[in-house]
Amino acid sequence: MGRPPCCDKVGVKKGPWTPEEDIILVSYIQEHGPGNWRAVPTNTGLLRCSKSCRLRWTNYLRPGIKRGNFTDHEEKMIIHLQALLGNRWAAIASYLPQRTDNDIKNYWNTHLKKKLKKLQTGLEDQSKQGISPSSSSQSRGQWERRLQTDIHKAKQALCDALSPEKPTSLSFEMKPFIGYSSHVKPAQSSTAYISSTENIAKMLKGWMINCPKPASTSSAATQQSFNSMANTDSASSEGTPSKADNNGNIELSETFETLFGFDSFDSPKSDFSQSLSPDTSLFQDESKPDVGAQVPLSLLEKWLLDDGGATLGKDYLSDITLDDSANFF
DNA sequence: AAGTTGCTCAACCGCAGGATC
DNA sequence: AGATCCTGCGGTTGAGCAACT
Repeated sequence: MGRPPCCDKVGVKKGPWTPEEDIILVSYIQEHGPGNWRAVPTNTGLLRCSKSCRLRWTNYLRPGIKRGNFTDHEEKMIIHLQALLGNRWAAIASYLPQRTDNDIKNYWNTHLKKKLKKLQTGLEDQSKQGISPSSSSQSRGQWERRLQTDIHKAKQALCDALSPEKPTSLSFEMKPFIGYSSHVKPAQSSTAYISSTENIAKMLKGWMINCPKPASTSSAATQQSFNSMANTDSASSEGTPSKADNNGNIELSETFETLFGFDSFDSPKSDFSQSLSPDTSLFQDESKPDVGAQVPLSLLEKWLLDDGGATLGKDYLSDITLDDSANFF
């Protein structure tokens, strides 16, 4: 007996979602919480398959999703993480909780791949012509020095993490950022990201008040999540993420700051901190894999600890050198 | 103004793997 | 233990739009 399709092909609507469908879906999730997608079409009367509902929710309706242009930091993170993890978009997305894997995948395929390709061919041309790209080599040198420093910092962070005084294991340390904050400000993204934002926000606000599923371990986060979505000016200090969570999972952002050489993740108001949205912690917790487990730790360790520079490090280096050498950003 | 080309991104498809019975 | 269910993931598609000719 073969596996039945996730939905009857007959009578299932495809294509873009209408605002009405969005509202139906959101109000259902408001009542029952995300999950049990199989039941969603039946219970809502939506002529959509469960997959489609889940996708619509996770990629579009889920609160806390940031839409619109990617920031430089996000671009850099994507490039770096892609170099490290390959096309594991879900894993990459777990480090950019405000972005969906679909978004990142699209962005990579449409923007970054082209950019990198362009730069690569540019460099090849230069080397073919025997031109010593002085400016490029200069910036490359600068960049490599910066990278050395960053790697050094990252190594220290890693050593700290591995040191016996700190109970936190590296595997935990290297987990994606599944923290949460309550100050995700939907209004900050000028992009209208749902077809009927206001209606849905109102409903979510209702859910926030009457959330029927407090049993979930992350229900508080859920509440906060929707709170922050519904209350655009709720950027209060309440729930401001601290650098250490209950598990002593500290300095993650610092580790990555040093690893990636980003300017500043340290402020809670930074792009990156803002990306630590509660809802994503909730929902991505369900859906996103533990990258710490996925990324072979030994590789990361090797790269960070091996002074000689592991192969991974070299590949990685050559990849990201592209970006800097041509003033990529 | 009309036609063509290129780009973007939401959505779909098929597969894999964990959960459940 | 094996069959089935359910969900998540990555690759791909195609509609809609903008830029160009």
